[in-house]
Amino acid sequence: MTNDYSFQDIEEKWIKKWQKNDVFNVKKDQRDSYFVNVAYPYPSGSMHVGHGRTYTLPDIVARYKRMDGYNVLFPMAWHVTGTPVIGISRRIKEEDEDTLDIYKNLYGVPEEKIGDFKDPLEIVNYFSDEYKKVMTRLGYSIDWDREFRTVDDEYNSFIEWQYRRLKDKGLIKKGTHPVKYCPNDENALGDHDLLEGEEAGIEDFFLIKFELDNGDVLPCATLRPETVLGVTNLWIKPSGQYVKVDVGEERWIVAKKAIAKLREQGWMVEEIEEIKGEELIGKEAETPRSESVPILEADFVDLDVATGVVMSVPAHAPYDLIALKELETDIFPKKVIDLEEYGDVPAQKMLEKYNVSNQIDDSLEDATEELYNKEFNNGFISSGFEDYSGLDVKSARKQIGEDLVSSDLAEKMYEFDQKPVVCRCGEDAVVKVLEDQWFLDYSDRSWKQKTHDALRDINLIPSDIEKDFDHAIDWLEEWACTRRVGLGTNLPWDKEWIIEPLSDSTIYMSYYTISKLLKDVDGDLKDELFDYLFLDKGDVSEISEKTGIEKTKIKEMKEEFEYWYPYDYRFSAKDLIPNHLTFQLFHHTALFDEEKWPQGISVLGMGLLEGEKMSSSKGHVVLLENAIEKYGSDTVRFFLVENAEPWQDFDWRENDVKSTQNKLMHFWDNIEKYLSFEDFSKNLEKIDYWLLSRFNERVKKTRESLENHQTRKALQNAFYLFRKDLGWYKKRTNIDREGAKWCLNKVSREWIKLLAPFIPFIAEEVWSKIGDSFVSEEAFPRVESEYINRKVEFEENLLREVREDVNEIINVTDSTPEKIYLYTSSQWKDDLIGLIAQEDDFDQGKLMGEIMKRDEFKKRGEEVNRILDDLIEIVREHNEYMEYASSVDLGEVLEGASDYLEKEFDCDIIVTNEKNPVHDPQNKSKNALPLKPAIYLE
RNA sequence: GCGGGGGUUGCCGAGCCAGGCCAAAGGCGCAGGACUUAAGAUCCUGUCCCGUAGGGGUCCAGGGGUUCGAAUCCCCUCCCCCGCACCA
Repeated sequence: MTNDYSFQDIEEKWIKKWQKNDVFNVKKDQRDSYFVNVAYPYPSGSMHVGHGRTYTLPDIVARYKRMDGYNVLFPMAWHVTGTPVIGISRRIKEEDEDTLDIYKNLYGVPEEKIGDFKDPLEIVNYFSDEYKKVMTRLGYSIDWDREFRTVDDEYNSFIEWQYRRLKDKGLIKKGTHPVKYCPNDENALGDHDLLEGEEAGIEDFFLIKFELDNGDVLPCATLRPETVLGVTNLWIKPSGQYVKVDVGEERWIVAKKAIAKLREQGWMVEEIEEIKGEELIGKEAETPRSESVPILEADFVDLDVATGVVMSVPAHAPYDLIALKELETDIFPKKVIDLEEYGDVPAQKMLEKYNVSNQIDDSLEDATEELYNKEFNNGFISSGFEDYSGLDVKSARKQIGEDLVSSDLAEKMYEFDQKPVVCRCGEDAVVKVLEDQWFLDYSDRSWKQKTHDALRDINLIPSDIEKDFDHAIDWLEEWACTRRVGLGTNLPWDKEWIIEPLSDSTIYMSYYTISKLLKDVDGDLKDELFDYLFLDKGDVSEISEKTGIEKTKIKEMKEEFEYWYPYDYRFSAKDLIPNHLTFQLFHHTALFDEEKWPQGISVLGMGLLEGEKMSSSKGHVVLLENAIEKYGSDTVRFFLVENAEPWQDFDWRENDVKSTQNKLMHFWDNIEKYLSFEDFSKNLEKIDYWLLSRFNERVKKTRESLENHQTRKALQNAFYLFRKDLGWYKKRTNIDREGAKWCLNKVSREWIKLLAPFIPFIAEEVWSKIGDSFVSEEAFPRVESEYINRKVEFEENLLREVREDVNEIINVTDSTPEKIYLYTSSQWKDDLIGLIAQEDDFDQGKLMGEIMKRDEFKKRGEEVNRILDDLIEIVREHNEYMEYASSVDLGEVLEGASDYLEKEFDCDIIVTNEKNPVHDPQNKSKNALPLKPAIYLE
């Protein structure tokens, strides 16, 4: 029994055998190639069950395709590029408690090893080893000979080549770019470097210049430049520390705190003198439209946001309106945006709606947000504003902003969209504008078009995501592709910069085709080599000369690339559609010929744990290693892919996993038993043909599902539904028969292969009892159409219905029958249903007319009328089988199953025809219908 | 606001594109039974409501429509999730 088996033992055993026989290490041969790949992991922590699913799905597809005759490549590598691991390493150095807790307690890193993590590469080494161990343990059919890391020299050469070629094509350009920055560390900050404000974004403020009569400039910060049309006054915090500064030719007045920000963003700022906010109150300032407005006091002004100088637009800003009211001025709001049903002072409407009566009311925030959104999306500029009147707010904002900037009446400044943003060192972060930032120019029109074109020919799973891709392609603009810090490849022509992670992971799938051969190459990986391999340019001899690599080696690499590429399917998480998955499309279209563009993309959903989102930082995860330890690899694999379709979110429920394990163990027992039924004669009965037919239907559905990566549906058919079929079969017949044993043996041989991609260890173990080969290399079951027998299936369905009917009667009457009489229908009724079955229109009147043309029915007119409804119902119910209706002899079917029925109901079964029933005290026999016998119990 | 995906029987989730075979697969949970010294596991039966004869009723977010017939097609409304934008 099950207890004799240990899944750990068979896992180790088969992993060794596969390795020894190089089952998954592949190279070009005569077979068709099939290249499956998945986003390479960033190994900075332990794998949880969610990761397990990401790699199990491609493995199942790889295993299926391998068994189906393809030469399948499934490679793996390590994405080490970027900053996360550097941050982790620093935090460990600083003995950050949370970090140490996760690494020691959750991930179980040994105490003595933790010290090594002060070197970021050590973290990567440690966890990539662990990943590899777990992946191997799960039976992934990976070709490990092709493994690499993105910090390897060869890979760096490959990335350098890629970037030089992109630059040649004019797809990389230079510009400025705002980043989070720590003035103390003098470093750009990634999310992992922040104590607070990881989620903070950066937004574009306009600094609109208002002039005092002495020529000093008050740069008012606003996100809504269009509202400058409705300014009634300025706000200054009276207690605030302001400062006069020289900025180029101009003298500005800004919050003291703004000086550092302005400097980081490229302004030359020279401090002249400090002033208090109250000194400015009461003065007049001139708007860019040469109107004069007063400077008033307001405590809500935040000196920490941009310049700390604010303009007031009371008609459209609830804050401004309420502040003016509290000051009891006679300033009247000036409307600039028309918004339906909001009247002359939309802000007033919002104050009323939210019932706001003072400046410190919390709902002011909501009122502001609602009004801003409404105006932005539905508002139009009011009349009386020259060129701008009638514009929708979206366009007006853009237009007015540009106009102000181009006439030097405003400048642009960046600021965080939330505060605080704090560096791990404790210093407040600021926005720094990086000069000389390099961008991938995804806004390039023809590049976008080409990428859209590529998308048209890609198999997308699920197909709905095509729209998301189109959207992403259109939406992407310039992408800042380099960073100052982190691991990775330096930008070849500007070594100060490092190519960031999303930008160095775009065409590496092609690199897998040569990575193994490259390892034995000792030579200079010049661009010409990659040009030749990937772009088919240049001459082998010359390249061999130049690089010092043997010609045969180069040719071999070229052949491998041509053989495997393009890839057939790439798997990746759904949330990477807007960036990585779209980027890799862009880069393929930019660099490769059309015939090398991606063939398929399959996206994966997220993982839940007992219905809740998983989270490593909260400890709400199940580590993959622990799950394997507890349930075994087969169970984990099986559960991960049967729980939901790949693109849907799956839910790891301990209870269900347990139940899955039990089912598999039971399956294991049974199938070994069936496989031991060798050498029995093929002496088959009807029910055996039924089982063979069902099995082949299940094979058909399984194949179809797997082609579409519907692993859940595949397993429903390959496992759960066929199990049900077997259950019926075992109840229906005596399986100690010769024929039954032959049949079970025959089906089991195929069944184990059908499940081999999902549960490779059990499959190999069981298979080894009957064959010398690896089941992983056996042929995946094909549909044997000679065994598909619709008529037998139909007859079996009819029998089930009879059983259900009898059961229902027993339940309703609460009786225990000693005899069950089944009356089949008279010949004329059978003829009648045959006639009805030929019609495709079930209109009663028309049918009746048709029927009454025949004398045999006409003479029974009344009876025909009585049962016509039921007959139509029967025809409808069995629609897909009606072609067999006339050839089925229900009496024979029931007689043939009487052993079963007698056993099932523990009583005698008597089958007769309604024409001369043996015993019919209640005159039930007249209810007999074709395909549905009348029943009498006593 | 834009784009995408959804709301199904206690729960998870099929079905919907190609309307009738749908009271609606499968799993989980629950109930009863078999096995067992017992527990677990396994197996069987049941699991919307009514019903002492295989029947009837109600149902697939809500409302309306098309059709002989709608969970499935069309229109409207409400709600949820994801991405993005916008905004504070």
